Amino acid sequence: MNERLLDHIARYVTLDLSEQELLFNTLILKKLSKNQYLLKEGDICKYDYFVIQGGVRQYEVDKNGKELIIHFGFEDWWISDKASLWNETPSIYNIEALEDTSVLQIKKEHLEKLFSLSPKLEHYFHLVLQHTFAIWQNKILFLQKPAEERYRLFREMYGHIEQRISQQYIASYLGVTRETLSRLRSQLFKKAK
Amino acid sequence: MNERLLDHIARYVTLDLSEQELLFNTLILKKLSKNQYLLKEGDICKYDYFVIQGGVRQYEVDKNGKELIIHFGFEDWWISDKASLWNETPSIYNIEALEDTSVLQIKKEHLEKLFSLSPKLEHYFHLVLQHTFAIWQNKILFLQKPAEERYRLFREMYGHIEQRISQQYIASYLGVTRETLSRLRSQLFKKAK
DNA sequence: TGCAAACTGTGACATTTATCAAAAAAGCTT
DNA sequence: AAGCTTTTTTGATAAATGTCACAGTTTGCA
Repeated sequence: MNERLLDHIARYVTLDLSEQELLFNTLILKKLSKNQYLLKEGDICKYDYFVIQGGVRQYEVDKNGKELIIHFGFEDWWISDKASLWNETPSIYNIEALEDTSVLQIKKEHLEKLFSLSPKLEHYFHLVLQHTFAIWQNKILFLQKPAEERYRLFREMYGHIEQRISQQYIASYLGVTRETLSRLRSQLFKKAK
Repeated sequence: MNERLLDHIARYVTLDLSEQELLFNTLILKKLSKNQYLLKEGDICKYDYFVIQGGVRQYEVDKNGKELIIHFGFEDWWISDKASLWNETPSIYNIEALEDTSVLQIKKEHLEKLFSLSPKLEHYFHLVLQHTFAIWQNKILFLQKPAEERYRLFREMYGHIEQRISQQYIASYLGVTRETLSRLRSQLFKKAK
């Protein structure tokens, strides 16, 4: 069950057994069924979550009631509202399961304690954040491209999970309406023939 | 001259004198005049830069030759192409001085060595990255809002440096043309009266 | 298996933003 | 201060995307 996280860590650092124990003593397995929430708008995000199985979406509801998805989290992703977690401020985001999902959760305070006890563990989380940051840096560029290109790029990066996400959510992630995405798709598939 | 960085570090961690030395032995002061480059597209980014004075812009040139600014860096910001720096891949970005600018540069290898020697220094860089990440997370949301709101939000966050940046660059950062920004401004100021 | 609910596709039209061209304003340099 | 360069503004028009309404499709559940 924790294999998945151990494998992920092993990509970045090599932990002693004592460090593995330290970490796994603080982790709690949490199971969500589809449409359950990990985080609701207004709450302070207290945990960082590692997705073992399943997937979630992170979205804001804007003042017109429209949902804006800023991120998906599937297997092997750490997910949380980093701003809320680190600054202990109420979150503007919701994190909701797209399917039945299992995550490992770790409390912020435990995380900080781990960092002070094990530089290697902090190094792991630092490296993961670097990696995530590089991806988000790209996403900022991505959002400035025309809609068709955004969809193409999305498929390049996330083609393997595209079928697990409904189109309306993909549209929201791309920053277009579902109607626009639907039209983009029919154009694209017409061309492809 | 290094006061600025020491103050910045002191906001996050308390370094020993030996750690201060360790760090400052690896830093090099670099002066740029307006329009000089810190990084050019195609190069591998080898340094992380801390802006002591002045400001820079980080932008991509897209396949139509249009410049897309993804970020500004002014005093007290660490700037670099994180993706290129960490993965050692050619950068797609240019980083150019907006005015005469002084930065402290640190080589990637030195940074890594510092991390292995001083967990506290790694903790500082980790915290700075967390802080930056939280801001970029917001920017993803920001780019999905209508142009007028983007400009308002920009002024809320960066009002204090707005006058140091030409409008065409602000427009590019907002993801609109300069003509559109010009029209947004005239509307906004008309209303304000 | 069948029916309701949720999701997706399509058409007509509205709105936002881009593009192109040119004038006006601001900034630099001598 | 005059003249050159760069930036900003303005107008006319085009392109991209959104909105609303509704029909077709899929999905899940009783």
